[in-house]
Amino acid sequence: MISKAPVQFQRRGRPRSERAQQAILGAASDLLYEQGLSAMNVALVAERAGVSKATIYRWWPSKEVLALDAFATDWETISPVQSPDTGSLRGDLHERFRIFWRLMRARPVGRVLTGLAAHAQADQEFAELYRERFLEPRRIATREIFQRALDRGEIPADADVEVALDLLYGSLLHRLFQGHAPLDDHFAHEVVELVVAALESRTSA
Amino acid sequence: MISKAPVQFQRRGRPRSERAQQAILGAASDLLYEQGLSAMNVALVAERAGVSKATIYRWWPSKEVLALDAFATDWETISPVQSPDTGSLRGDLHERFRIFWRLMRARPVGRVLTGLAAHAQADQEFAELYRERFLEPRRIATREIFQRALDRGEIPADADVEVALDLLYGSLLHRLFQGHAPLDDHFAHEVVELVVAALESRTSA
Amino acid sequence: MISKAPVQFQRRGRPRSERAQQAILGAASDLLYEQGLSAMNVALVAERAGVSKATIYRWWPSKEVLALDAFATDWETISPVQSPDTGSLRGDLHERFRIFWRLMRARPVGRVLTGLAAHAQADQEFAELYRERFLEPRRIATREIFQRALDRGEIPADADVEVALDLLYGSLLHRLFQGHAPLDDHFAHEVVELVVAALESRTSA
Amino acid sequence: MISKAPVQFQRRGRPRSERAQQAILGAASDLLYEQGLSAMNVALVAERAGVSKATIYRWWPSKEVLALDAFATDWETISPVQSPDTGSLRGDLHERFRIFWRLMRARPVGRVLTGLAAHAQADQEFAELYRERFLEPRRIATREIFQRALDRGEIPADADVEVALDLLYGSLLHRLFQGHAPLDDHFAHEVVELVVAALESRTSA
DNA sequence: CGGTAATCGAGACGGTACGTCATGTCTTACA
DNA sequence: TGTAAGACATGACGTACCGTCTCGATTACCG
Repeated sequence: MISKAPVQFQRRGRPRSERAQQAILGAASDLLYEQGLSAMNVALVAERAGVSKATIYRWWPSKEVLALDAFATDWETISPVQSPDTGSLRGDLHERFRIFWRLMRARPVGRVLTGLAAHAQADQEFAELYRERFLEPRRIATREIFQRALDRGEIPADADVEVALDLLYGSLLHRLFQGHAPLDDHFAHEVVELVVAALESRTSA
Repeated sequence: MISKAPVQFQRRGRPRSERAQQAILGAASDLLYEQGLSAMNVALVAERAGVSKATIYRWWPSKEVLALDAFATDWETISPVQSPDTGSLRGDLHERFRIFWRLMRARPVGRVLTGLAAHAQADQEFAELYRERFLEPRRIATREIFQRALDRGEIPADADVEVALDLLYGSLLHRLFQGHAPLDDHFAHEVVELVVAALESRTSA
Repeated sequence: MISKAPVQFQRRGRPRSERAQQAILGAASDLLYEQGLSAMNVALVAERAGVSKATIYRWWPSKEVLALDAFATDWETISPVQSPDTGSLRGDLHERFRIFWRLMRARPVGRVLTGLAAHAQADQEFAELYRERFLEPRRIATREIFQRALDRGEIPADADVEVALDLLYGSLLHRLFQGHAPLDDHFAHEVVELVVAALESRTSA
Repeated sequence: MISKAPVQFQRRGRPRSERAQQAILGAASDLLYEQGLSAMNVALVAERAGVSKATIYRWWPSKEVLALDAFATDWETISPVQSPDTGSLRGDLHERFRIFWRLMRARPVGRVLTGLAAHAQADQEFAELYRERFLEPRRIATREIFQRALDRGEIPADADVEVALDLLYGSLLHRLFQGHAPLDDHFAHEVVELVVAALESRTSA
């Protein structure tokens, strides 16, 4: 949950309904994938979850935060936490993005993500939350892969890992968001190959 | 203009008011940059342009299409049509993206672009228009740069130009959209360097 | 025509198109009977008449005046000018209202008339026109019938003919406007009988 | 109120704001009398009532139905429910129409009523509502007066009461709607006298 | 016979109201 | 105190019709 501090001892009054929270996130997630953020409206989430609108607004400050929570929660349940360690940068990246890619294609994630990104532009606080909840976890895991490559001396110590991350995620999300070209295995493979080639070539420089 | 075919001989009836169209696009563009797509509302555009809402809807089917038209028109007026030719792939790309970058920073373009991209996810027809009007023109110009490099033999004949384009535009737009790291000159420079290095290193492979 | 003074000698410039005027009145009349005043819109009249909106507004100051003109013109073509003279008040009235009644039922006149009456409440000038063009001609003709009855001594010299007219036309139009009861022959007959009975009974008073 | 069934036990959810409903009907009624139906617009009613447009549309399906409700409600509050019983048909009718007449003149009712009647011609469902809400209540009360006269034997058993009602209301509303002659006491008196005379004279027939 | 002028078709325009929809808040009764 | 039900304010949406306007094209007369 995003919204409230964890229960410490035992709060007074009727306890928060766990069932309701699950139902809300589930319904929100479903609607999000069906139509995207702009079509996920709170009244509909409430109806599908068998819950009142007030209950939703009690725990999430806006529909966008709810959407982010639903989306990230869903993503977390289907995505492995651990980065693979195959022994080489190339191998690790291929493995990691193979999985990432599969998840991306399993759900119409572009619709959701562009909506969240758009809202983040208009709301600083939400932007922070969005990066924390979706972007950074992915980057951290991938950063570890580069760290291992640095430790192994595969890439030069001054390699700009942050830029490499942007090349990887940026190009993938670009195709996802803009839809101008297919998101196939060949593309994912080629992106990784080119980024690795770039970093390695600069090693000798 | 998006909406009408060019004048052929002499159209019957009262001619479309050039002044009104300019004013509408101008007002829309202003509002777009001030607040972003979601805050640009048609009544306000009409008021600022000194025009009636009906006139807007006569020529643009929705506020999003108007926004796209205003944004692309604005972009076209400030953006050079020609790709530079410095004699080398590296030089051409640096030059091109230096300009692109400057334009990006001259206006709060992120808010607008994410808004348009988000809407494109919900509206197929609009997505087509969006790519045609914003995305493709940029890619075409950059593709020419790669073509010249291919002609000069700087990069291998089988180099995947489309992927290179996605690496370039994807990573730049990624930072613009997600806002997780600064959009500085160093970054723009590094992206181009890495992409060129990648393509060249694979030449020798 | 309502709108312009008659041509005196020969006006300069292109003469008014007789064909267009007929087509406009015809189209307006058709639409009026089909749907009533509120559904008769000027653009549609123009389209049906194969005429431009500007031409309509050149000759009629508003859609209501056009409607009144179309309605009254239509009514005049189907309605006999002369009042019958059967020799008795009762006979004359039955004859007159038999015809009036038949016309009323031949066309969905209620839809049109209520619209015009409603507009007359909001527009003094139009109200004047409306009475002049529709109401008074009918009353004048019926007044003649009463005058003959007075001349014959059928009804007392102090009989209030104006009230009698209101009883006759008022009750008929009431059913037409409100639609709470059928507009059958029995009703028309009974109305005339009661009014004649009332006037005659007061003779003896 | 038109819209909802009466409260049974205790309804769930936030109860309908009684204050808002009163304010809406009041504002609508005011505007109706000030300018007539066509000038009563929903946004203005909302503003005057200190209420949102959405609240109005929640309870009334169109501005016309709202207008009817406001008009009828207003009429009900100022109009006595009971028919007078003076012991004679003539007395009862004079008394009843004296009151009716006073109400009619107390407010610019013509504009409102013609507007409603005109709309009823274009909307079957509304027509039903209009008769139910405005027309029938008046006729029912007056029918009682005739019933008493029948019971007393003042008028023949086969007298057509419905036609008599149309003569009374029709002629009064005729002057109100068409405005061709004044709505004075003399007229109201004369109408009643003539109708009574007609019914009585046919008694002896 | 060419100029002048009113008229016409086409259709763009400003204005104004309509009715709909979604957000987020609030007010009840019940658990 | 939490929750379901649902009323409410706010504010934008896109549509429709009105009456005005601006063109070019047409059709008379008048000099």
